[in-house]
Amino acid sequence: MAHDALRRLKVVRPKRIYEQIAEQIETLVRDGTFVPGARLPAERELAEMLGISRPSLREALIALETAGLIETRIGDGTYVRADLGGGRVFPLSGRDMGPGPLEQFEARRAVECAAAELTAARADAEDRAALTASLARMRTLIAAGTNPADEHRIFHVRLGDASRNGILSGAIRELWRLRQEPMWDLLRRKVENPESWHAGIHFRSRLLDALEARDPTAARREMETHFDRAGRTYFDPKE
Amino acid sequence: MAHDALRRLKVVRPKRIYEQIAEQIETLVRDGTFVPGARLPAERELAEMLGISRPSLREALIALETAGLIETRIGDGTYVRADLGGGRVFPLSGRDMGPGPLEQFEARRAVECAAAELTAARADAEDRAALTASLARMRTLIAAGTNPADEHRIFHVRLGDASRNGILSGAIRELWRLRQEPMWDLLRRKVENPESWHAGIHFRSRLLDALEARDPTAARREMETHFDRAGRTYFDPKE
DNA sequence: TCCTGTCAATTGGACAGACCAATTTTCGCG
DNA sequence: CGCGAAAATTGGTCTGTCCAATTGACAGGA
Repeated sequence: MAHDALRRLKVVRPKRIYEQIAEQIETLVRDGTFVPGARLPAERELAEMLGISRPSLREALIALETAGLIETRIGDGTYVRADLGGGRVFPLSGRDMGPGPLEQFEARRAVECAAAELTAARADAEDRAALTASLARMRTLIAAGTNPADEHRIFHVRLGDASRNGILSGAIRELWRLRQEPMWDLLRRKVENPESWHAGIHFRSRLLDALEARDPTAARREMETHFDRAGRTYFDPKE
Repeated sequence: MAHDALRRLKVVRPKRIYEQIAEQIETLVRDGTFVPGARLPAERELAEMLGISRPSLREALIALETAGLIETRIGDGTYVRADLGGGRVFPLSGRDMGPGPLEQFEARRAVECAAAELTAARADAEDRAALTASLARMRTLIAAGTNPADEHRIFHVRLGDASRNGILSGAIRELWRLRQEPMWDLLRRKVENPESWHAGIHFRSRLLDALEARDPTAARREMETHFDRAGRTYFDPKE
């Protein structure tokens, strides 16, 4: 069938002139035709060279200025910004990046700590049984030397569901899904090991105790401690 | 000598119209006046509303588009991009029934307390000035006997933005948008009055003090106290 | 000679009006 | 009731014009 081919179709977005021009100029800057600090031709001149009107050229220049590539000085001219340090990439294209790992982490800390507090007060026997079972599976996986990451997700999502708050549980589910994306695999692989898996078991065991005791404060405290420790491990520049 | 004063001189950069307009529209988007997915007025209309020419407005729109805030569809209109920040992480819509007020409240408590903590550590002078200005507007509104609910939203959304966490700030924006819906008006009307408005001023003033002092712990504590008090007012069955 | 104020040229900033093209909406026909 | 053509709406682009800021040449005075 042709279904496979059809699936590859992309939505055609009519390229507006200003985008084409901006890309052209970006290329010229990248390949060194326009050196940082250099002055571009005057707007009227450049527009004629490119065969477009001055407003369209201006729109392209505005886009490039917003992207941080160029700089215009009234009454003087348009210049390629000189402070384009080598590593700086221009966000003109491919700017659809999701939230970074730190943002995800901070958000998860916020919602999971709150969810733990609520869950301690609201979880029923079934919830507790499911969490206990998940913890047991984790132990089995670790004993077999397997990474329990997937079971971690199940545990925390179930914990969120038990909070009986659809917003928080939905957010937790979504944040863990983001966390599973391959992009952050490398970051995790650096700090995760069988030892950290065992520490995770201890933490979740204590958390479960707090739930059994129906102690919201203790549950939140356990979760906060967990995130504080994880945060130091992942994001502290000490090592 | 006047050397000390001279040292404070800043290079004046004439703000071009498109920059001013872009900033205006950006604040309208960020404080929730223009909801993600919403359609902006037509270019001709918007230009007239702002008292500028269409080319200038178009330059502002192109800047916002380059910045990834809006999206234009030829022959249709200009739309606020729907995939901003935590709009996807906190799935509030698409369910048969929206989340109830208690769910909203618990979620807001979670994200706003976390955001306050981060903001205390990350807010810059501009953020603090904006929050101070918002608080001043609140005082004016209350003095005139007007309900400051809209300014409340602006204050808290700005506070969230200053946390520099797109997920949290997006969630706060969404949750406050939800709160503004007419469905919960009655609930609020029962417990809100000029006296509670004044209490809100005091709370936000103390919160601002914590931000000025760059004290994350104090900022979080103020926010938690606020939510605890509001929670008792709204949801306690005592009365 | 050197400084200084002035004036003209250059350049970007902004506006008005018009026309084209894509999209959506409306409405009449089958 | 469904469907296709016409009309209205909306963004895309162009032409032309005028204004404001900057620059640089130039003449005049210390």
